[in-house]
Amino acid sequence: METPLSRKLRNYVPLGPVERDMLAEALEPARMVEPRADIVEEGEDPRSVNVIQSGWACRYRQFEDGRRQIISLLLPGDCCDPHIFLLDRRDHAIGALTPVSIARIGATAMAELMSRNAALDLAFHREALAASAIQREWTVSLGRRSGVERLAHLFCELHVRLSAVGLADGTSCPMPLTQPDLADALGQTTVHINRTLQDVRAARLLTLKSRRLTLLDPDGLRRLAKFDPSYLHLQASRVAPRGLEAPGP
Amino acid sequence: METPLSRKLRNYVPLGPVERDMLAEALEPARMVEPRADIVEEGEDPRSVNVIQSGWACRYRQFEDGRRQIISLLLPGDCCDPHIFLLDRRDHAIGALTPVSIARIGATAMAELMSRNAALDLAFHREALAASAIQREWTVSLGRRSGVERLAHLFCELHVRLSAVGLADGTSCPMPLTQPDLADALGQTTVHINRTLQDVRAARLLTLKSRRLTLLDPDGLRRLAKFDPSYLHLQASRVAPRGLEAPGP
DNA sequence: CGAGGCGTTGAGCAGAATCAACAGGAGTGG
DNA sequence: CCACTCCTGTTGATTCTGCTCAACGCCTCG
Repeated sequence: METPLSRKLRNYVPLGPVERDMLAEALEPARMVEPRADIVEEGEDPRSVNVIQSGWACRYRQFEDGRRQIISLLLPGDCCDPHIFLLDRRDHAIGALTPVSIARIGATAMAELMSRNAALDLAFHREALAASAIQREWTVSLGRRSGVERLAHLFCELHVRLSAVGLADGTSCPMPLTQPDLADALGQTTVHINRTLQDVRAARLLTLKSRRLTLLDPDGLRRLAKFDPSYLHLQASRVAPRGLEAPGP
Repeated sequence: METPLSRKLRNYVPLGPVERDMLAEALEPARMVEPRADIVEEGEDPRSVNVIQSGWACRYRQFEDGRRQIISLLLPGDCCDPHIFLLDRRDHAIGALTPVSIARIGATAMAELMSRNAALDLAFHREALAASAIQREWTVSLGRRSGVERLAHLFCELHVRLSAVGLADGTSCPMPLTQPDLADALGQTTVHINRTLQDVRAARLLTLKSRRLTLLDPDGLRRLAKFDPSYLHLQASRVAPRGLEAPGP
């Protein structure tokens, strides 16, 4: 059975029906989480893995004074390891941004998957590498990219990541993030995000309405963002670094 | 034999002389790297690991227009995996900030270490978890901490990390970073770093001279930075969250 | 002795925050 | 069904944090 997870892992390693079935069997039935609710609960086995089947979530950190920073965005096919609880205190939380459907791979099932199938083992390792590459890229964005560049870069990243799980077509994808969400992800205020959005819209680079993002000028947007998809380690971006995705059927 | 690496890993898992010796044997003889030179070379086996024996290095990303962002700082005992080369293009480089002594653990030695000794396996896994926790914390700093807070937080982090490898005493530690380095790590300009430094000095929180940092008011600094050492997952910070380090002998 | 990197200072500017207000839409309860 | 509330998106005015440009002293090192 094809799930967002297997779909994504196939970008790192070719997976046959055998591997896909092993994955599907390991996944426990999904549960739903409401927007704004936290996903990972204290006391979970830290070696198990939560996989997003649908919906968007985020790792975030909230200060007492109200400031919030979104540390990373979790899309369908992404894993949120509850490693957070490996030791004493959790340093961040994972929350749903939209209604989210979560499936779990238990600790033992996960261990068996990795030990019994080399391809899956490799795929999960590359997945983890890609996740840290994304985190590093966020560091670069927050540190050295300007407001417009940051916004443009995030949209480029999300479009490619969604493409990798079949949730985007050539130039558009869902964009459930509100402006407050974008602000907390990009380290700015909603007011400023709003104005930056108006700028990129005025530059005819993209449209964003009814929770859908359309790239009007993908190359222009990438140039502006200094976006180089190779850090995502996806097959698609290696095969065709220019025209990112083949047009949908 | 005790190395910065074994010293650090002991913070995650108790290691006996057996494990320490296994580690020491796996380490190939060290090589020196000059400041400003890059450490990891193209073509290295991505599964091997470079361990810093002495000196400071950093992951960084440089744009064509000159902007540089330091993505993370690597201290003695830290591992810099050349995973960077797992796929096509490298997304960042690793460079020496001071003279650096590097030892390598070959790919096969590393694999044997992990498979033959459960404690070491666990220790390396926790090390990796701690590294990503640090990366997340940098995301939070760059996104939502003000100039002073960022600077204060970085100093707190570095002091604790250096303590974990025995390179700091109760209130002071080496600080080879120049103001341009600090600027590139914290996403600001050297001019502004300079002024922020003057502020924290004026507030009698710390002194910084001849490449040495002294925390005059550690608690005040931590409060200012909203620094909670638990994310570093170090034993010391769990045992004594208040008075971070026991005074040296 | 010259060169280059580092640290420091000043003046002026700009990107982003803050404060405030309001319109539109979705959901809720009377 | 309507009034109400809350959240999102938008705009304006003002403030401030941090950047740019520029200059200079200092130190190290060749």
